[in-house]
Amino acid sequence: MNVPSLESTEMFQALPQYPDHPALEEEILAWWEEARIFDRLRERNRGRAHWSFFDGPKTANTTDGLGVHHLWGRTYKDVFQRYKALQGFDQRYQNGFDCQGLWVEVKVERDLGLNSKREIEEYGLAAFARRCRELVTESARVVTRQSIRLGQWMDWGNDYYTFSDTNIEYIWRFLKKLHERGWLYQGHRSTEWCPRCGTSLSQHELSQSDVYRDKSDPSLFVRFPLKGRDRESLIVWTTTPWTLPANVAAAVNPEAEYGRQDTGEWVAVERFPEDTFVERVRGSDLVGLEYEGPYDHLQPAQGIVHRVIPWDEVSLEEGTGVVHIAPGAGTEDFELSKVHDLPVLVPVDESGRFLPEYGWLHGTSTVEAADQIVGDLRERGLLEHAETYVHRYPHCWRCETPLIFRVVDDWFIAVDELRPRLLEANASVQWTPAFYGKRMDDWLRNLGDWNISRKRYFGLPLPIYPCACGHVNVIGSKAEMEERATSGLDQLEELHRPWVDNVPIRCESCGEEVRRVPEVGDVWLDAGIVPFSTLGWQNPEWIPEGYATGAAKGLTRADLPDHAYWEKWFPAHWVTEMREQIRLWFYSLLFMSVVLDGRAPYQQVLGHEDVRDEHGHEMHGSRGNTIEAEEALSRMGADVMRWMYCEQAPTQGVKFGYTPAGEIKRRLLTLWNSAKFFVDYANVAHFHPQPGKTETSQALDRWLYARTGKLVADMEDAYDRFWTPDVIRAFMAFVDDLSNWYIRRSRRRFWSEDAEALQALWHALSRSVQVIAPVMPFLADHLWRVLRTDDQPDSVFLEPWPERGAIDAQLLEEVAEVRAIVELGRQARGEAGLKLRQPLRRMVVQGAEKAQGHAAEIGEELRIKEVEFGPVEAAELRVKPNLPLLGPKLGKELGAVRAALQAGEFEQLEGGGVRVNGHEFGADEILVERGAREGWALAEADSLTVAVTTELDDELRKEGRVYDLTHQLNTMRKEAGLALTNRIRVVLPARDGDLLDYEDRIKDEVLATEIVVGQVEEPQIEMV
RNA sequence: GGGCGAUUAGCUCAGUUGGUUAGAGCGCCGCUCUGAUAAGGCGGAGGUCCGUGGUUCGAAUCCACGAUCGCCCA
Repeated sequence: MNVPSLESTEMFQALPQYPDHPALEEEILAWWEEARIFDRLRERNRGRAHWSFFDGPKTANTTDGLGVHHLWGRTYKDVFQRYKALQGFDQRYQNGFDCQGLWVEVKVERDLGLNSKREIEEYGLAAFARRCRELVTESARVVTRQSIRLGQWMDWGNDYYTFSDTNIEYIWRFLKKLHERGWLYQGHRSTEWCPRCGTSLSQHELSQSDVYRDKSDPSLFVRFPLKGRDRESLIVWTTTPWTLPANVAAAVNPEAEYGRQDTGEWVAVERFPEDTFVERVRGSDLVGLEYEGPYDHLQPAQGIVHRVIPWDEVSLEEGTGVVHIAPGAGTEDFELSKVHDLPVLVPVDESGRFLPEYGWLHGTSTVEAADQIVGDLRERGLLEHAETYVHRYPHCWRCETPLIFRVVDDWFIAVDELRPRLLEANASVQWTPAFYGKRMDDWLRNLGDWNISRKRYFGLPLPIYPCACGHVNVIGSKAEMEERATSGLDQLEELHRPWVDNVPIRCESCGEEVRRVPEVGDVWLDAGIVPFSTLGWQNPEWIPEGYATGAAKGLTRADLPDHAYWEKWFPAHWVTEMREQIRLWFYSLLFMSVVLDGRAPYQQVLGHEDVRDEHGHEMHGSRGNTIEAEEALSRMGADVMRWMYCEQAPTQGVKFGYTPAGEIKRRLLTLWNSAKFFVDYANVAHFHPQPGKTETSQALDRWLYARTGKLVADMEDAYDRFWTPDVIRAFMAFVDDLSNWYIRRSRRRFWSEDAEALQALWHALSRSVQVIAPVMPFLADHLWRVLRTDDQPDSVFLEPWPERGAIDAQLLEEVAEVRAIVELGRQARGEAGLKLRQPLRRMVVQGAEKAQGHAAEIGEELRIKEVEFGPVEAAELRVKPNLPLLGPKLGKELGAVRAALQAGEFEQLEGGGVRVNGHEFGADEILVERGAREGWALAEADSLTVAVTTELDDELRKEGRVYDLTHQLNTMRKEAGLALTNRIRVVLPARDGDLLDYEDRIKDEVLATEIVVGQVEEPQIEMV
């Protein structure tokens, strides 16, 4: 059909056949900006009941833009903020950027071509810090632009940047408080260490995905000759040759049996069941034996007595049952050194290269040393056997370098005393999905002390100043620093290295000058403090732009609010991030909040899995299946992407791609077509909607109003549970009802410009657009602008969330039953091979209790003249027990009754019941199925049975031909390209002359002015 | 090794407190309706609901054990 053009008298702007999502979205974006829609929404909600959401900071370390995996979370954030805004809640909308720490440093190092800490220091820490800030600035710009394109409404320009002096000061306060409680300490322990980054990694950095990867290492069986035992030796197994020079002991399982082979080699018997042994002893009998260390000739090992120690954990699953112990190069080894008072040799420096005292190994890396050590052992006859071994091994999450273990001094937060409080706080949180809450519990229960120090440059400077007198000074603010500084304040540009290092302070215990430790802090301190630093916790006075300090100055205009503000907005009602944040941001938030305030910082959490490609594979650059946000936004549009994210349950990865996007676009067409249908007919009818009007004389309209009310209720319910798959389901179910029931049933009313029908449809469409707006803000606002009246707000987001209204549940059930009957009617017709164009005489419906008032509707829908409700007469009866009733009643006897019923061994009673096996059952206790009699077709489902007559008489046949003819003529109209309003003249062949009995009806159906019989073989039409 | 999830149609997934014939979307085949629809409707093919055992009148659903996959921890 032709699209009516918008004339001056027409109310609604015509819609094209298909939406162009990306184009439409660009228009809406520009208009939102120009008409200040978001500002007006915030103004409207200001001062109303508030809803608090904290945004997890996006690391601002790349200028390549976002990937589609970032946009799932951003979509959730926007969907629920928009939903709450529609409901009138006042919100903050503060976006955040994570700006310092290894993520940023490593990217800058790469950009600058630096490859070690020495090169960074040569480059200069001040210049390096400036480059970090530049990267953050540019990265934030790109992220902001793309987020806006996604439709994310945030308070852009007032973002928080974690490298702000204010943020840093709040962490200082936190650390000072820990120190006062005695929970901050310096630990000397073995930790995972990245030799490239030159720093240790914390437990939660190791918990990131991609850390454990398959790695191929040498697998060595090395001979440790026993002292005082001629030609006897221990055989140890190791996959880290570089640790052998640090060997100080060998551990055996005291309970296991060890055997000496005729070669003099001692191993666990269980490991070598095929071998023969000349002597067998228990592991405990070996304990105390001394052996020659593999590198006793190097200086560090000289004078060390190597001996055999017992260790219950020695595995008999792999190796030889004798474990080489190097306390300076392994965590468990280090713990054993404390128990057995073993010396600790740390063989490599912070870049993983051997120290000078290791002679010929000096300067080689752990990797290079491996080959040399293998060769050396072989030469000296100490290598029993060598092969290659593939195992899971931790790698640095940023630079992918295999980690080593080093014993170093780091700063830790003791968690044992806090653990019960953390668990208690987590118990108050409502997690979606619920099992993520268990994950957090699990993490909290197994948590080791938090290593917060990093031996790096551009990060949170730890405010720790240990003094030679033994006192550890921890300062809690910049003011305190200024007060206690002995010099250097004039050069303090911001609270970062190098500037902050040049401000020594006076020791509060002895008065001597002390300097800051060189370490910076874990990035999760930066992110975890956000609910305190951005909300003005304990800040006496509101400071305009008070958050925009230090490195953040000029990047944001965020204020530092006062404590009353914090009281209002803390804790968050809701936060959402990806699953891995349980052990990262969700954890650091919880931790810092429990320390400072004793409460959980959030009440509800929504977590989600990761984004996959459309085949379910992880997106990887190397696989070539990644999709950049920019490309997806411009090719499929933001609404389609948002829909894709929302449709998927958060417990499973979203399968993202252009194939599912195409499917979504097609499904969205039903809504679009419904709106287009309305617009076309409303314009023809010069219809003017009346917002709020729901009175009507028609039952079908009343049904639509009720159905629309239920839509609002269903959507609210799903949004309130933060479960977007149900949002999508509820919406699609409604659109289906609207299009395939209401509009289809009402077509003739629209042709006749029925204002009640137009009003009902307008109401339903407006409501649909309102309730789906959080998910698809662009399409929703586009349609809203087409549908709205002049008295309504210009954006759907300025229209208050709709009331559900009174929902006529009974009517909804009635129509649901009508639709079930119609479906069965079609099925029965189909079985009898009677197409819908052929009218039928009679239909009987049994088992319908609610649909009885809708007989005419059913008849019309199925083109059946008489619709009766009552018992279906049947050729045969099949009776089944109604299980929910008879199951509990009969128990074990049910089987026998069921069998008897199936065999037909029953007697029918008055009122529809039966007698079987001596029991009498009422009509409600059994289910009856019927076989069709001659001349009837039958279909049934659940308790409904529908029977239609299959016999045709002349009148029915003739009517069938009228429908065929109408169909044929309309097809011809369509093929001739006639418009909706064109009138035609029809010439029929002589054989169809009898159909003129229905002349008026045909004229009406095909918009004919005249029908005549002429000398033609087939019907013909011409425009008049 | 421990914990948490998952396993249902060719694909992607639903499946309420245990109940009769396990569903939807997409894809495939046939039919059909249509003056919004590139759509819709009906029917069909396609399921050992991962397996085994148990509880129960009755299990995709509850329990136990096992398998496979994923995530986390060790």
